[in-house]
Amino acid sequence: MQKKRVTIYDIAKALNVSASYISRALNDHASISEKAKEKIKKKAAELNYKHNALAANLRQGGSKLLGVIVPLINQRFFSDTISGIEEICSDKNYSLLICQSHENFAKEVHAVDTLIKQNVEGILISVSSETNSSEHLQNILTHDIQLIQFDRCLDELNSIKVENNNLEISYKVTKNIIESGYDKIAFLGGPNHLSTFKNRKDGFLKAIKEFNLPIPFNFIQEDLLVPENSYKVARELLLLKDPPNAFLTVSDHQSLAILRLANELQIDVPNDLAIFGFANEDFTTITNPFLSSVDQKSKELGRQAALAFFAKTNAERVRGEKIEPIIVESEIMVRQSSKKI
Amino acid sequence: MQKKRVTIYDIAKALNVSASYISRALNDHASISEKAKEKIKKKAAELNYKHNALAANLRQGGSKLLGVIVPLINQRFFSDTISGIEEICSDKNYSLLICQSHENFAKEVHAVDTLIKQNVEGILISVSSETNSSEHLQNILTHDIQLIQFDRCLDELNSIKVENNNLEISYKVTKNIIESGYDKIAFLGGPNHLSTFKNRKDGFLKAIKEFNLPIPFNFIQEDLLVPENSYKVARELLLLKDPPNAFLTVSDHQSLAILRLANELQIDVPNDLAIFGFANEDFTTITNPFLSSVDQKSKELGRQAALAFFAKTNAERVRGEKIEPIIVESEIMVRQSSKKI
DNA sequence: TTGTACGCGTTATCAC
DNA sequence: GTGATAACGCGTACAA
Repeated sequence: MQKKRVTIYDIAKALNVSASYISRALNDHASISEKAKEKIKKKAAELNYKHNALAANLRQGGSKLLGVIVPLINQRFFSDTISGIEEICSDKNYSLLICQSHENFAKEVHAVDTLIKQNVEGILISVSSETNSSEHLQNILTHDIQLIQFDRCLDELNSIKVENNNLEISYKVTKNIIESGYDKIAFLGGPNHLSTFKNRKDGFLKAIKEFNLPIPFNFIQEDLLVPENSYKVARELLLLKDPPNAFLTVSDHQSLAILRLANELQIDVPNDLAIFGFANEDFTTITNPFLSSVDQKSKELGRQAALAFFAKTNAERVRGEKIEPIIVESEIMVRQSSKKI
Repeated sequence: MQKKRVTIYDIAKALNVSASYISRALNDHASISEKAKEKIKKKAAELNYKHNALAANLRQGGSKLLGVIVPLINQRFFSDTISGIEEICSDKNYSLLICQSHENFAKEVHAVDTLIKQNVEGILISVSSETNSSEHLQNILTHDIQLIQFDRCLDELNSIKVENNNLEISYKVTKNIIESGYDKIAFLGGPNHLSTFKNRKDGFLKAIKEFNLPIPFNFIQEDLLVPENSYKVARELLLLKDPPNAFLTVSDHQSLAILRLANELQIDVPNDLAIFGFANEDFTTITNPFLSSVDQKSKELGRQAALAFFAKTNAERVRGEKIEPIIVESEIMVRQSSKKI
């Protein structure tokens, strides 16, 4: 006794009109009188009719679906970007298909595939730390699906990108650390093939150079997004004869690991060691001391990514020109962990 | 010059066979030789063909889509349940349509509507704190869509439910608090129309009764999920002549607010005030002191909810019997905030 | 093993 | 205003 889905035909039959008439009425076509519309809508509600998006989308080509791929949904930074994306999409009556790559390239490729099959109209992605090839993203464009990269972007791919002013803010942060009285700054970066992290490193180097600080080469490390790895490397550095007195990380999760390490080693943060990170995660104001960080305006980042989709300004791509990235200005949040008392 | 989507017809034409043949080959039908399958799959890849889930789903009735509605995606507890759900679904090749209610009833109703229109096969929901009516959920069943409630459930609705052993664990926690030397325990609950919170309150009351503790009626408060409200109420209580020396909350977010309050009022946690919560959020081991909590096994909760969908044991519903809830055992995590030093 | 014909539910188009 | 019909892309009886 399977209940069948109620269709416009059922309404049509009940009202003794044609199905196409119902369709138009339900879609508020101009050619139909208000009175008829009302009557039909009432009947539809009465029969508990629900629009079948599948059929409509098949017919119309579009799916009103957007795909989002992020490394981890439970990092506050990413869930905030998703909130921003959702805000715009629910305005436009688009739904979100959300996937996690779990920082794993294979899963990311699979997610892209799934989303293409689900007929999404656009894919908004912040790539995994492992992602060093853009073939799968290229594939998105091949299928005529909008591609918008945000936060973590592959430089080589000419797509719409929404990023922070990473180089500039990293430069400013480093300058701030130096001016706060720290002179031996170690940089714990991310995978350098992602422009996000490369830019943060370059900003750091720019400031170091400007202030003529002699930083040993092993103070500059890459690919340490996983907190445990940051912990290990930081530990080695802190046990050196001449250890760093400041850490600039590219994520608060690294900063947190270092704070834990400092506690274990009984190092006084901030007086003997400064810590500064990125993302402005919630926990930065729960730790003791509070962690200095860069507010990346994550929600706005998401909003801009979604808006970029709806703007559909990919005219550049068609013409083969380089698409200029959309920049979301970030903000320095100097807290206790980088200010000597 | 819009590129058209490649369909099985294009492959068929290229290979001089019929479209249905292609369809079967791509779906690994037994009636087709391995050799032919291989050839067709190769050609499909070559033409960059992607299966159109929209069309297939329309044809087959199902959508291979599951809808998930949670209050807030960026609360670790919920993102963990989603991770669990996703784990099972990606096994079964189902995709997830994720919506947030933002603890708002109207948004929740809208989300349900969207998901039905998107033709999801099942909806997994943890209702908003405002949700006090089940009409919209009833509507899901009317449309013959599986409904699985998890964590926050509406009792009145006879649907599959996946919950913690809330009453029992709350009883145990309260007992633990009492046996740790606290005798004036205040309970800061959630909306009582949700069985989750009602059970936690009942567990609390059971222990109080058993130990014969004289708890003033205003020590028992409800509907305080919003941390700011917990803060306000807790403040009033702590400023009483005879204030509580312990708080049992129903979420770590409330606990955190109270810890902040205690710091402001310079109350010694845990020696003069115990705090105990639910959810085992990450930050419970970042705060100082660490916060005692109940590990709800959030990921397992999600896994069980998804498995319940695939088990399709709703035979009970059809027969009108009461569906027994699936229970996920939670675990007490006694930390610094409820142990006197 | 392969092809034909049809239907899933909707909407666009044309005709009246 | 209103109705008939085709088409979106796929899967599946049924036939061959």
